[in-house]
Amino acid sequence: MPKYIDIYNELKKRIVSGYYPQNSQLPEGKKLAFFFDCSELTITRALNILVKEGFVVRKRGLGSFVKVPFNASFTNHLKGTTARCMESGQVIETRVIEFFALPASEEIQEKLQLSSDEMVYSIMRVRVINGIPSIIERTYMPVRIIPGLNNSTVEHSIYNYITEGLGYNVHSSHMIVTANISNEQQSELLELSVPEVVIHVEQTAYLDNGKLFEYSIATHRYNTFKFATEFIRYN
Amino acid sequence: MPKYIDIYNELKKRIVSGYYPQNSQLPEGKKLAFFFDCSELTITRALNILVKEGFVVRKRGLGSFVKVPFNASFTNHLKGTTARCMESGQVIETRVIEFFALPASEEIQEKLQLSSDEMVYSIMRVRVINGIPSIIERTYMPVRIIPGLNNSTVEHSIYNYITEGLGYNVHSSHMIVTANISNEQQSELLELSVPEVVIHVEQTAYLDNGKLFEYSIATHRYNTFKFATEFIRYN
DNA sequence: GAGTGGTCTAGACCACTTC
DNA sequence: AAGTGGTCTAGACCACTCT
Repeated sequence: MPKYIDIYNELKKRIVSGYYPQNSQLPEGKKLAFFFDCSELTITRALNILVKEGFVVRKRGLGSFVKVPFNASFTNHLKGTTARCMESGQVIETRVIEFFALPASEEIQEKLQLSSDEMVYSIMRVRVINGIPSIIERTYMPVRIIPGLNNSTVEHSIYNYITEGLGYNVHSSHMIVTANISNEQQSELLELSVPEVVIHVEQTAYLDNGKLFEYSIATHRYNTFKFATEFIRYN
Repeated sequence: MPKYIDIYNELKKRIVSGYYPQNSQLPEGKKLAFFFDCSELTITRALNILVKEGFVVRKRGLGSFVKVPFNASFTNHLKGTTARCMESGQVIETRVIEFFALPASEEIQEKLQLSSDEMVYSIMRVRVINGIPSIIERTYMPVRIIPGLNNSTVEHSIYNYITEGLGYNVHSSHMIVTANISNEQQSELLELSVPEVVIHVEQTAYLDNGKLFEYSIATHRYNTFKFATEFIRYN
């Protein structure tokens, strides 16, 4: 574990515990470097993470200050649906509608940036949350990149298999949220008696080795849909 | 302009121009440092931005590689609605429904983390995009933090006034996206003949001096709604 | 002018990957 | 063993804010 991560964790602990109260000024960089027995740059790196997370503001000429933390819960979209639901204490059940591997269609080839003739898993699942069929997930993954998927992993958590089973890390994901009226199949799977507005979350996701490993479309019931995110300026 | 930003811009230019082709390996850190006449750390900082933006992958023991860029357009949610629409070539017109300052209600005090007795602007606008009333924006801002708003700024772009007029920078924003059925007022303002599903984007935004300056709820017609975002793991 | 962060350097050491 | 990134240091200089 790098030293700047340890320092980041320690400083974060001090902020959330109230040891450094809200709006208080942190010790200057030199002092922190002395306390933690490290260079100022290492302190800067630790504080930069806290700045990105919104716990701290640093202003040149002024100092570093504890910011009032965000009221919204941090939503980690780099985890899968299963982990996200369980963290918020919901009961999730998965119905596997389709699960097989086939040669990628042209559309999927393009979305997953595959050259040609590659096999992809085609997975369709309905996620039942607290007894309500809430999400239809259509997932495509290249067999070459995510080998060894089986019925049991698909029934539970694919993300868990990728991180625990294969030892990969998810680096980033890109999402587009849109809405329209459910078609017949969607209405049936979500158990809607009449066509209704549904929310689509289209996603592509990358591993930290740079490989695009997932293209998915999640179709949500509008009334159980909630999506939180934050944007922070860098550079 | 810091040197690492110049180098970042130059490297990005080389990637998008194809000078460094997709999947090619970049020169190693030492070589780049020599070419750009700087230290390796400065190269690392420049490359780190490109990694965050998804243009480059660096792997210890292997090297730095050009990644296939994301197909989705980068959506900058730290700009206002006006700038976002204009960048995508749409025609935007603003109808100001309400604009006044008043003492903050308890709810707004809490959302904007105000102590007591503070004045806030209460602004309600309808954004007409390409001739269709598409978004209702309810905006609250503390008068103390954003002084001098007037009818003309509210009719055009508040964000433009904040950055150009007041010289502030927006540091971060937090959004929650949900959906439900439009109420009577919303139906009227969006010119919906019957109640329909609408998408709500609830936002709080911070300036780079750490001040919370905006709480807003934007209510979108579902069929013109599109929201793109990306998540990248840090640390 | 004093206090504070932001950037930058030159070099060191370590961790990881491939051969 | 060779090649590559990731982390870290000690110190320098500059930019910004307040008095």
